[in-house]
Amino acid sequence: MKIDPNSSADLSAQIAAAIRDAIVSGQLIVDERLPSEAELSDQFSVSRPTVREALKRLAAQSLIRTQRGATGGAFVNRLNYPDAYAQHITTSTLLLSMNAVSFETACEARFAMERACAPLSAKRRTADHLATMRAEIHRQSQPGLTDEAFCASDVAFHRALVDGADNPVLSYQLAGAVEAMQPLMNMITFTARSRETILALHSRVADAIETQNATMADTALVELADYTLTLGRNVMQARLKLHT
Amino acid sequence: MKIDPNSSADLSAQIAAAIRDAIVSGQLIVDERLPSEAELSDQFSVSRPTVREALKRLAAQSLIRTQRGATGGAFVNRLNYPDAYAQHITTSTLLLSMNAVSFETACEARFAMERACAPLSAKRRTADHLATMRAEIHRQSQPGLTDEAFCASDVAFHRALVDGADNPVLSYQLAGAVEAMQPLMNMITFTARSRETILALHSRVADAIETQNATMADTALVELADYTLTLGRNVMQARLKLHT
DNA sequence: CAATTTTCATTTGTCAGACATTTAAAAGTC
DNA sequence: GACTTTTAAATGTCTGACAAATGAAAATTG
Repeated sequence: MKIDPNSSADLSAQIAAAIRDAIVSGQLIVDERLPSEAELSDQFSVSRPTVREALKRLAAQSLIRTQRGATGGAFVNRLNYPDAYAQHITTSTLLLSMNAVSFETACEARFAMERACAPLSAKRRTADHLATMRAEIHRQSQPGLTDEAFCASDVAFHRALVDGADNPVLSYQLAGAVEAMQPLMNMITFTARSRETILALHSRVADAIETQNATMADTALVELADYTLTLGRNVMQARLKLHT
Repeated sequence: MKIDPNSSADLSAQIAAAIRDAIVSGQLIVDERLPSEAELSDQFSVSRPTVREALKRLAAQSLIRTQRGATGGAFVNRLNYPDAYAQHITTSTLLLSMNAVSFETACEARFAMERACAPLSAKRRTADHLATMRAEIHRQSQPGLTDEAFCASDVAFHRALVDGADNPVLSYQLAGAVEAMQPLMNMITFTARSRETILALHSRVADAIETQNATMADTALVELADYTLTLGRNVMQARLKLHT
């Protein structure tokens, strides 16, 4: 692991990159202890604060964890699903909010991915997943529910649908995408009228998953996608009129 | 933005979290300048190195960028697609390599997502995307191609397929998933015989996309998924035998 | 001898202060 | 007015130090 002191990049960034490469390439394996900060500063010929900045960069990506004490140090972290989720969601949320991604684009991406796992979910869903879906549908039917709570329940419903596919990789990818869209979805204030329609479509999806009817699930999802898109367009148009 | 000095967590982690929340919630907008490191250390009542560690954490997630000089400082970064990609790929790659994700699971997730965007790609693909797909197919037909180069070309082919859907959000999500699988795919050393089959399937996919035949594209992708899965299982079985 | 307590060395976390480097704006010069 | 020089502000880096945590070894005790 070498760095170039004459490079324009920060030393801490270079050191972080060198260690990151060592982890990704497998030179450093899970739970292996990195040299102490003092040893690293010797190896790279930099000061300890610089090494520490590099280590914090890696910690921010959940690549390492640190422990104090005699046998402490920095250890290569086993990246787990919850940590990976959290990062995926943060990144996706910011990507959407900072790049003027249209509601159409995000919506299309979301439902395309959801449709992709519906057939698997129909095949493998457990009683637990079904129960969660039904419970969320029931929650969504409560009249006093705030818009925020409705959206959160919507996310939970779709999360259960995705998890039903029993593929953690798919869940990881999709849950992030769905959750990242929540701020965009919150923009669409669901009136009592539109909630009714969405609720009916959710029920159809749940029915299809329960009876393991992949085609019916797909049809319901397509209708839900179309309806959500229409809703979004109407809201946008209404806002546009307000400003003219 | 407040922190708790009595918390067990690192001060730099708390400060990073506070600033991250301010960014995600929109209190700090894109390109806005954060207070200088000296001002931040005053505000949070910590030393400058601690503040710097917090800022490096945020920089590692591409949430801020720093600039030296008189008008320099830390600025809220507009997260762009390339940066988001890079992070997504790093995270996904490590998640797969560190969690004993089976080839089956990863493969299923990948092709499920790819099938999701094939219909969109069939509808919207441009001449550019088609040309890229054809070029990669041609490259894959070269006899002298190394396994690594073949896999890289495979990734490029599928990347073009995904990009054809003309949905940057979908591209961002899927390209990361496909690329993260490359190490797993590399494990399967493609013999000349299997390359031939894959090549034929790639051609069918390209033909389908060119003629905008979504059904045909889906069929070819399903066959490709099945074939890849079979290949993977055979390789695994062969390895198992070697160890008994 | 076994169990417990104490000591101690190691390592990360934090701080203070200093200097180097970069950068743009302000001041000076022709 | 255009160019050069100075200057101030900010990040990047270094040195040295102390605090706090922690496990292992040493000392103590029954």
